[in-house]
Amino acid sequence: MPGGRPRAFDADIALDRALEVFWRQGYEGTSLSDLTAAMGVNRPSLYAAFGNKEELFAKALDRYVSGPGAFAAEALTAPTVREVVRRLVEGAVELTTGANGPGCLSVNSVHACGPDSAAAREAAIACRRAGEAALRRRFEQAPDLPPDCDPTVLARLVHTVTDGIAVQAASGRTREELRQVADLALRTVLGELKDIPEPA
Amino acid sequence: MPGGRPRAFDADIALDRALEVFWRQGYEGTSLSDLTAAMGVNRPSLYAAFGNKEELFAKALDRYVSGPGAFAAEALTAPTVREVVRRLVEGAVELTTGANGPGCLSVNSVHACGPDSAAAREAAIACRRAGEAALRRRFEQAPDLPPDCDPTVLARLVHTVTDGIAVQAASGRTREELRQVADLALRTVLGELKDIPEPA
DNA sequence: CTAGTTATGTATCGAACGGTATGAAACTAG
DNA sequence: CTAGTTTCATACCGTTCGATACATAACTAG
Repeated sequence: MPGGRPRAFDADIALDRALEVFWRQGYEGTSLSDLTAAMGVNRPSLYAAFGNKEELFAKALDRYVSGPGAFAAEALTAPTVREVVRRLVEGAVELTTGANGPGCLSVNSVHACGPDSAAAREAAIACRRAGEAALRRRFEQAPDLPPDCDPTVLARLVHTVTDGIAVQAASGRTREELRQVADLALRTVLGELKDIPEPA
Repeated sequence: MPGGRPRAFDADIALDRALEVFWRQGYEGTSLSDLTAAMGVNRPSLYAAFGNKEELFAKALDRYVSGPGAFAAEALTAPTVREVVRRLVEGAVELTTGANGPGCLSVNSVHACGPDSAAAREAAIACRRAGEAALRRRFEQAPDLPPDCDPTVLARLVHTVTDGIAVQAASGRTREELRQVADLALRTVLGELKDIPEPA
């Protein structure tokens, strides 16, 4: 009995287009007309496939985390704390100065603080907290941390630096400029760790 | 021949109210109705006194820099590089976790990246570049920098850390949590400077 | 007093907002 | 073929957006 008229668009591709628009223009700065134009999907089809603007944003954010932002989860598998941090900071530079950018979708969306953007902002905050918690757990079980270094605070500091890189990228800093910043950050932030040998 | 009906509101107080709203809700998230309600000013009076929404924002941003953000300029007068950085980072924590916040108006506004927010975003970027340039000049004429430390890159790194603090505050981190982050940042970022004595 | 000037309050402008009703089109099952 | 189901395309919903026209009120200069 089922069947029905087939879709005239690929939902995954359309979601990627929506992600690009949200990334470039922010949640509040993106209208449904912007989305339908970029996705090549009519308005009722968009609502049927993705719910509403809030739900579409949440799905785009998921895709962001598992796509362009996947380096962050992968960085946690590095063997040493130093390497984890290096991959995160350098990955943040590459991500936020890439072709889609500039900036980071989740950092952007934290600043969608208007009255109609609460859901989007909280989705971004939740996604950020999850990432930071994963980093903290990675540090907690690391044998190569100095005993006086609180893994929770270190995770927050690393996250703070990558957040700052995203802001700098959104402000127009180039990839080369931010690579210099990342290098200096790694030399200094990791200064306290540099004499800790890699674990067995 | 002049004269005319006197104002029923204080323009400076109204501008402070506008600043509060922009700070809390962002440029894109703030409507003229929000502004007139908070400022206690009718719409035509607002336009007569402040131009339009973009110009009002620019004036609010100026007031932000010379008011709540004045600590940043004052920090540059500290006698040592270490103290300059310490005041900037700790000041960023206090500013972005204050009663008006959370967050930083200029960092927020960089992420107003919709099509109708170009003027506001560029005003924020210009204000950020000016601040960073002042910090760079402060470092360039500092005798207490290691010779291998580029003052331009150090200024960008410090700015990156304060930006990150603002993002963290906007994400809900408390003042106490961010003070811990600031402490760790100062111990690590300034680790390379710690053996440099204060200048004569 | 009157003339001139500026601000105020109301009521609205056209455009764009997020979201939908409606009916035709395109498919599958029988 | 027909019946049932799903999507598509158009046109539209009420609301809100930033920005103004207009008439009145409150002041100063003469």
